[in-house]
Amino acid sequence: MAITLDKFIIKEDKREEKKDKEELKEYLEEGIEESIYEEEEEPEEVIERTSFEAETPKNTGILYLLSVSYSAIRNKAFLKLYDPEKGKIVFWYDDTGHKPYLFTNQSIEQLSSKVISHPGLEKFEEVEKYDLLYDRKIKVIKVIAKDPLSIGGRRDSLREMIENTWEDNIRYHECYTYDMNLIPGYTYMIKDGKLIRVDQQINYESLKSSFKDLPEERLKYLLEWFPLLSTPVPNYRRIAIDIEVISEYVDRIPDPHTAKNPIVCVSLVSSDGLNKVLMLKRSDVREGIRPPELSENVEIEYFDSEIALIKEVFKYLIEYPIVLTFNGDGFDLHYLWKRAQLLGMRKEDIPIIMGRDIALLPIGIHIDLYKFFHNHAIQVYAFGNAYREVTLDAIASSLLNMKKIQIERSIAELDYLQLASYCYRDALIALKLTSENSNLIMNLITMIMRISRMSMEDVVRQGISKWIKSMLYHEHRVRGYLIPRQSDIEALKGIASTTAIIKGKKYMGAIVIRPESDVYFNVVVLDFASLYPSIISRWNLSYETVRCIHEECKSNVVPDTKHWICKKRIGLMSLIIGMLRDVRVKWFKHKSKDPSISEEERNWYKVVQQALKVFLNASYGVFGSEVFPLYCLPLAESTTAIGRYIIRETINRAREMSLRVIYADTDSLFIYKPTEDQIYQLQEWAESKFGIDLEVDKRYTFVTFSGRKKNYLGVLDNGIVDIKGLVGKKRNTPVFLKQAFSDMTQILKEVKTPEDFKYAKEKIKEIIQNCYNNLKNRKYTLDDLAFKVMLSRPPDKYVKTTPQHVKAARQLQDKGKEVKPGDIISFVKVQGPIGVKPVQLARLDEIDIEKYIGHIQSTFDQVLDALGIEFEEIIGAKKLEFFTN
DNA sequence: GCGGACTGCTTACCT
DNA sequence: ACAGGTAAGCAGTCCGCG
Repeated sequence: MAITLDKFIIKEDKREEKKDKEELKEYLEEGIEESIYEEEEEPEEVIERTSFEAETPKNTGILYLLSVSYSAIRNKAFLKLYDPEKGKIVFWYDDTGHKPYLFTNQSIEQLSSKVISHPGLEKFEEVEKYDLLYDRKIKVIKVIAKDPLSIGGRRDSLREMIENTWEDNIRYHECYTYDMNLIPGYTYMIKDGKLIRVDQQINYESLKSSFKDLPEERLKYLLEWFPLLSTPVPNYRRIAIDIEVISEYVDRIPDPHTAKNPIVCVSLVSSDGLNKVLMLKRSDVREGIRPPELSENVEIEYFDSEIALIKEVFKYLIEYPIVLTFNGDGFDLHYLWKRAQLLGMRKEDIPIIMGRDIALLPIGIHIDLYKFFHNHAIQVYAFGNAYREVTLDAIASSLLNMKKIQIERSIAELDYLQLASYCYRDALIALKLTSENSNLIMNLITMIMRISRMSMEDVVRQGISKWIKSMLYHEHRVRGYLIPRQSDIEALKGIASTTAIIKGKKYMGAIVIRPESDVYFNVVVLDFASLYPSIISRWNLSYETVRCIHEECKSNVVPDTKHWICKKRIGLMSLIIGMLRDVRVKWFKHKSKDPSISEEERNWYKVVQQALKVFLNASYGVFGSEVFPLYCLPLAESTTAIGRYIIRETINRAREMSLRVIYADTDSLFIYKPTEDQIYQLQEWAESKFGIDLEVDKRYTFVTFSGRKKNYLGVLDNGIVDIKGLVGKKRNTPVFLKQAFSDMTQILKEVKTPEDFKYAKEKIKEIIQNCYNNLKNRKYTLDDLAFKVMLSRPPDKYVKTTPQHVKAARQLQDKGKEVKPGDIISFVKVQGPIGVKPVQLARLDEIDIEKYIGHIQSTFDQVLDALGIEFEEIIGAKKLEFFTN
């Protein structure tokens, strides 16, 4: 049945109707209340027990699925869907009687004797599953439970009592998502109380022509995914919240576990024009003068009591479908939750569901941007390392070019308008972070939800390995494949067959060719487009195809290893990763650069392209990580081994063509002065031999190598200075060095011919000499001289050695300042036995000048080496002079 | 008891 | 809590030295 509505096709979801419908359960057994946390390493399943509910309409327009949850009160799964017309959440409760379950290979007799009296047991069912590892159908028993905690999460859960279980550690709301083939972030409707998936009309003919080289099976799979990557994302109605609390200490965040001090200010900024600051009236505070940062449209509302203020905030938490905070899990919502209780509210009347480190909402979705920006994959692949420190200020300045408002005094000492302006800015930044670039972040989150099949609150809190896990689990479930246990894969596939170059690593990685120290004009960089995903796709790599069980495949060996690859089946990982790669490269990346479409449209393609890139970039790495449930060393190892083979063969081929390969790293080759024809020939050769595109990545006017790997500086044909790995560019290098280094790159930027170097060299010598003189004459400030190093753990957790930044951090602690992991410690090198001091405690006259001269040398040597200049030759004479002083 | 050679630890980077 | 490979600087240890 298909009804056409506008440009959408609507069709019935192909979910099977369950025969025996469970009656709605009003009450759960007692005693669960306190044991809602899983003991496992898995993030706890937060079980909702509040009485807040959204509407459950029988008929709706287009809705976007934001989240799949489990209601403990009704003991069933339910969906939170976003209605873009009303800007509200609606609920839809499961109508199939779906129940949590696990699989086991125990017989029903064995099971009966063990668990038949378990109060949470519903029934046993024999089902057929496909065992990918052994390439055969198997019969297993599905043990169905009455509620999620009876499967796992308690000491006496079924999974603790049954041996040989599978799929027993999937959280119930995820299990439900996969089984119902739900796509979070995607479009649905409710019709006569039924949930219906809504697909966008796709022009399949034009698509097929873009992918005409693809084998049938791969193309079919790609077309299934296409609508989900092409459907637009709504402009979500959302509100950002930030709270301020009185605090005794200037440098310490109030503790939400005790929530001793009052909440005095809350700002609310929404996508639909709300700009409000709620302020607690206090007798000793003056109104003050409205600062220019606090624009006239910001409404300030005063409250006589704190609880009245909090209750007003709660109205917005219920009202809005999406609530944004920066560290709301760890602070804002946690504090509100605790504080409301201290002021007499009952837990079940508070519209916040508090887990251990996570704050959820009963109706809407809470996005903690701190957690999202903390995600390494997002930091690196989506934002290209644009922000270094995960603080609101650092992120806002790099992504929005906007700063937090600086306050000199503690919260308690500010007047009303100063406080309002400070608090308002933080909420404004949070909202703007999600609206920038046509709602880039919200679009990205939604695309990641669709690809990973994860709910919004999970996507923003979990990392790339969880996203990929979820995507793959879904693919297993829809195909009827049993999800193997990590131990099943390891037992069958064994361990690695290569030795890593780095001590402590599990297998060998990529090749890096050491460059000769020199300056090279006219260099072209070729690189293999997404090499590892392409290898996984082209070589049919998957955990079941690497070292498969078929005797006849053993001849199909992976170069450099003892592994072989299946010739009989398409590998599941190969299929999925290959599809993501193809659709990204051949469609979205292409479209994001298409000048014939609008910028708005290009931006959309860019987002999809970025989301796919995040998955692809991590798709090989997860298989080499023990934390990944489908961990498979031979798979990761085969990927890098084939990568080494490809780059080695390509270098050899280039040399046969009399090309000079001056440097190579993993998937890239730097070629000296090739002709266009030579480039073309090499590309053709590589593409026909390996089936992987070899693209021109960059063209350098010149590039200087210091002789070190992963360490060079060049000027591109578009005039941009491209610096990799040099000390002068690292974030922990003192500002005075970075500045001098940057001055040097400005000189190099102007170099067009080898002759220009004469002049450039003289200028560079001058820069270095100036830098040296300024240092010697103590012209630099302490901030200029500071090294800024991130603390990765609490200072007392460094037991093997005490690095300098830890020494500095401990000095700060002694002075009563709080330091924690993630903080960046600024310190200078001083004379004396300890050798370092935090900038806050140091004096300019105790700086260890000799140490800093060493740093000038090592920073500039990385470039001087290539130019054939000796550092001593620049400052040699000066150095003597210095000593005689 | 002291200093250079060496290894290991830590951070930040590259692909 | 995606991988391995590399640079740099310092901390700590070992060993030889009549």
